[in-house]
Amino acid sequence: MLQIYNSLHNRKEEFVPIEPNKICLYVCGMTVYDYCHLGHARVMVVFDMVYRYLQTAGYEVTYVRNITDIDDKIIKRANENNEPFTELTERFIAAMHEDEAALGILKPSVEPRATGNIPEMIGMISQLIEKSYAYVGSNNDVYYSVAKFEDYGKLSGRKLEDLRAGERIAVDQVKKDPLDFVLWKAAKPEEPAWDSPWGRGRPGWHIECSAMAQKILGDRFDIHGGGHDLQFPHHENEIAQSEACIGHQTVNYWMHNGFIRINDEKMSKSLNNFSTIRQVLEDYRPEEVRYFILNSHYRSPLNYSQEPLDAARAALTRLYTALRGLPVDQITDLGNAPVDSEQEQRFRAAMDDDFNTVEAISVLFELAREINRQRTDENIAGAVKAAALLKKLAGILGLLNTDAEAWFKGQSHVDSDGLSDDEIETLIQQRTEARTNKDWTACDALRDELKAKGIVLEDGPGGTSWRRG
RNA sequence: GGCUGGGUGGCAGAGUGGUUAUGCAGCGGAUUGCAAAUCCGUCCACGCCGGUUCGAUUCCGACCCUAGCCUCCA
Repeated sequence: MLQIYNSLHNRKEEFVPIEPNKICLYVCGMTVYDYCHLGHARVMVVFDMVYRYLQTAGYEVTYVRNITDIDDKIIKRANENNEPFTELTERFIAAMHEDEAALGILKPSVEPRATGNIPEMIGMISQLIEKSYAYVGSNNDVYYSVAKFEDYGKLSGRKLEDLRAGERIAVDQVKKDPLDFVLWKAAKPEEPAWDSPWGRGRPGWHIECSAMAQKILGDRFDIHGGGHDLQFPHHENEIAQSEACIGHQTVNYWMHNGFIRINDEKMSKSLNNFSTIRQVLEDYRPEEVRYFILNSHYRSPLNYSQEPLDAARAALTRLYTALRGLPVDQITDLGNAPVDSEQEQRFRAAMDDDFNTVEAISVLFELAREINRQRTDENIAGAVKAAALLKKLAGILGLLNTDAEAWFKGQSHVDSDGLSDDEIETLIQQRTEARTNKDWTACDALRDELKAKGIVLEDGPGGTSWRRG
């Protein structure tokens, strides 16, 4: 039985889909004015994991992740670059797709763009005005009247008076209430704009998600996710908009993933420590980043530094070592995995418990040990069986998708002085001859030479294998 | 100030009212020409003070420390 921590009630709740065996999932995607950073990577990986797991749990999942391709930051950046905003957004959407592909993120079912759904947004704003939840300001901006929505604050656990007590809200003469937020922004000359009943302008950020979610998923859907910081005000405002417009609760479960810190500091512009996905991928392999993210609970804060990434590499090396040398076609044939095994049950129980990937991963290591044991006992059939299960379960997390041999021989961040596979094989061949002659001095010299270039040798009963470590 | 979380062994990081997390690192053993890898065994733990309990790291309360949000932010 799947349990999900619902941010709406701050507790784990049994998950009951609206329609049996079907799940509609909406996740707030990124605003495309720059390269994706590690925080985006976490959202991508976490909800990719959720998407994959729900599918293997037997659900038909419609996964919507939007792209915000019009907003103030985009306009500002496009102006700085002196280019049309669409050129800017197209470039970073392409970059985002590259990053996703690198990290092994499955494509969402639908990836709507804000600019492709302006009529729906205008329609929703019109309804909100009709129902008196919104008003047109003297500057032709349209605002949502927060005080009109009784439940305002229910997601973030805030009361209006508490929010008003905060001194950080800018005073604005046009708004009736400083907490009111913009639904439609009148365009200044030269700004990208769309026609609307209130003049030319563009939608506010919050209405984008409300409108796109309703358009694609309907008046009520199962899960809405996003980064923790979006809980307030973004998701709070979405609730205010959607529920005021539709007239009832629209989202059953809210999921928020925790933040990533960099060397124990908040990622921020002022600290200039924004690590983009592509920067990180210069030093680490995508699967290492994925493991790093999945090896802590999605709601916990996660600190990015060298050690946990190195640990991720070591952990994956252990898992791949278990798979190495086993017949690839047999272990990738999931039909060889035992059905309804005790390990799979524990794996799924962990995942059912609010996506406890960390505990699920521990099952992976138990399987690795099992494989190694069987292999020591020369029970290859048993090892294959366990390996097929390991592949299957790891696959649910999007891990161990590489062929083991390719993993070990692939480039790592350690500079291997550019030795080619053939050069390495040749040196190993020389060493094997020395070994046969029991010329241990020559033997060890060759091994040391390779080690200095980042190549680790392992002598086994079937000969010498190597890896770039 | 308001609202959420969190404090676990050398590090990372789960979890549990009484019994093994897991990975890396350490120690002992097996294996190996020596290593590496692997297997077996093993050390190291639950912020502080009270309470509930036969028994609490796990539940409750206070305290200390810490993170996030309250402004754009994944």
